[in-house]
Amino acid sequence: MENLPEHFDSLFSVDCVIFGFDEGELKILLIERNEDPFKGWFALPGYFVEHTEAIETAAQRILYESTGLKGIFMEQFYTFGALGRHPQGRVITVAYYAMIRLTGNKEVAPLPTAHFAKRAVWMPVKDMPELAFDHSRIFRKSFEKIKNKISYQPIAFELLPEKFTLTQLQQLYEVVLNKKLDKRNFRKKMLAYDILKELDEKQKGVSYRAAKLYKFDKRKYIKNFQKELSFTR
Amino acid sequence: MENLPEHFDSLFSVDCVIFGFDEGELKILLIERNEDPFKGWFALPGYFVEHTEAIETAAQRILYESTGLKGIFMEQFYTFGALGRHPQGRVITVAYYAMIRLTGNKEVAPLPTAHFAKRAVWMPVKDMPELAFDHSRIFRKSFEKIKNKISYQPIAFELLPEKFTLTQLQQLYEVVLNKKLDKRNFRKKMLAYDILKELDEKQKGVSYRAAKLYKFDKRKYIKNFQKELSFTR
DNA sequence: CCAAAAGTGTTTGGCCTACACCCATGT
DNA sequence: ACATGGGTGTAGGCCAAACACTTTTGG
Repeated sequence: MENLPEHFDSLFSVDCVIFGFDEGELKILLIERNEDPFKGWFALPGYFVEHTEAIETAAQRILYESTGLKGIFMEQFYTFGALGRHPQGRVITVAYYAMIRLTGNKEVAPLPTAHFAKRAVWMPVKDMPELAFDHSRIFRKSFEKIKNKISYQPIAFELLPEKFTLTQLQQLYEVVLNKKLDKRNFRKKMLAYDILKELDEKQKGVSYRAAKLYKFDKRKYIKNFQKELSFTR
Repeated sequence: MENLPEHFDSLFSVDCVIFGFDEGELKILLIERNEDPFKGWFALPGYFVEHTEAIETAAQRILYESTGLKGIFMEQFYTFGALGRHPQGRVITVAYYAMIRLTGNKEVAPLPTAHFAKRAVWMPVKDMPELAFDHSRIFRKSFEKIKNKISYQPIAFELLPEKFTLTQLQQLYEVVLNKKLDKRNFRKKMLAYDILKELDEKQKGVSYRAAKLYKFDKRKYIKNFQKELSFTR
């Protein structure tokens, strides 16, 4: 507990795993630390929670400082408090994940307010290096959670652009679940749920047959399913 | 932050939801507080985490002090840190649940070491009063978790006696899922998983046809399923 | 012999799986 | 015309759901 900033006696922090999907790849937002410990390492965006700040509020603040986005749904998924996880003392961290729409503009991130970061990058999950602290472990746990959750909750749509093709949707499932899905079966099933709105619009700028665009129809979803359904199998 | 014990500046605690199943009822272990705030109210067993203590260790300690049991698997399920949740200041609490075998001896609980408790009771879930702090909310969240988990992980067996009848097993599922299940389908499915060992032994002391006893066969379970299966539908 | 719960099969419909070819578009 | 992905249907197997009566035992 030697030389930590004054927040330190609050002893707990928030770390955020912020997922994005772009160019067929699942990515997460990492910052490069410009402070010791782990200066120069990549880490999850995270920081200390203030004494008078709710944990959720802190998570929203970190998200905002990292991406400029507000009001994104974040889900708490685990709290990490092993004794040795912070080299300078006891820090317990509450971990959240969020899913955000990159929609081609990769420039969601980071605002200069994110003083804890030298820079931020959208790192493809498949290329991730070892992260600072126990952040690799935190990431793995978040990934298990979304893998599980995407199968029965409509979280995929939070990652896709508002208008998307069925192939994009399928690619996202394939990346998260790490397996190939059958195109015909996937479409049949997804359309059978009746939660998508087919648009009178097609993909543009592709050098092959343009695909129809769809929107997630939240009203239909709520109507058809109180709570649960199974998106793959 | 006026007059709390010296632990208070550690600012975080552990609360445990300890489930048991007895006489066809799901119960949880509650303590009656003998300290302010909420003196005389029922609450979940919980206490402050020491500075040099891992969170899991604290959870195990609380479980031990509340029940005399050691080495029971506990799962962390959520962290509660709303600003107003503790009337005397900021306390963040990490919540765990555990499932224990009551096996007719309801006297699991509490040891005198549980200084924070005046007494402890196994309270049927259906009779629960409003609890101290935000503990009712914590309980509800734990219940959602086990309801979900019991459907695809073999946690039911942790609650039952080592030797149990299929009817007991079914009753447990019915209580947790809060719905009736079909006897024939339930048995067919459960036996088809091939994770139970049929014993050469029958129920005793009942005034009707005695049922066969079964054991959960962990070896078969691990062999047949790496990780997942679905126990009901 | 009565009360109470144990134990037992079959049918039906729906869903998941596997599988391959033609179509539309841009270059 | 060719390359690229878009878009489509069917058959078989398996699983889940619905459903009611006979058996065993203790009192």
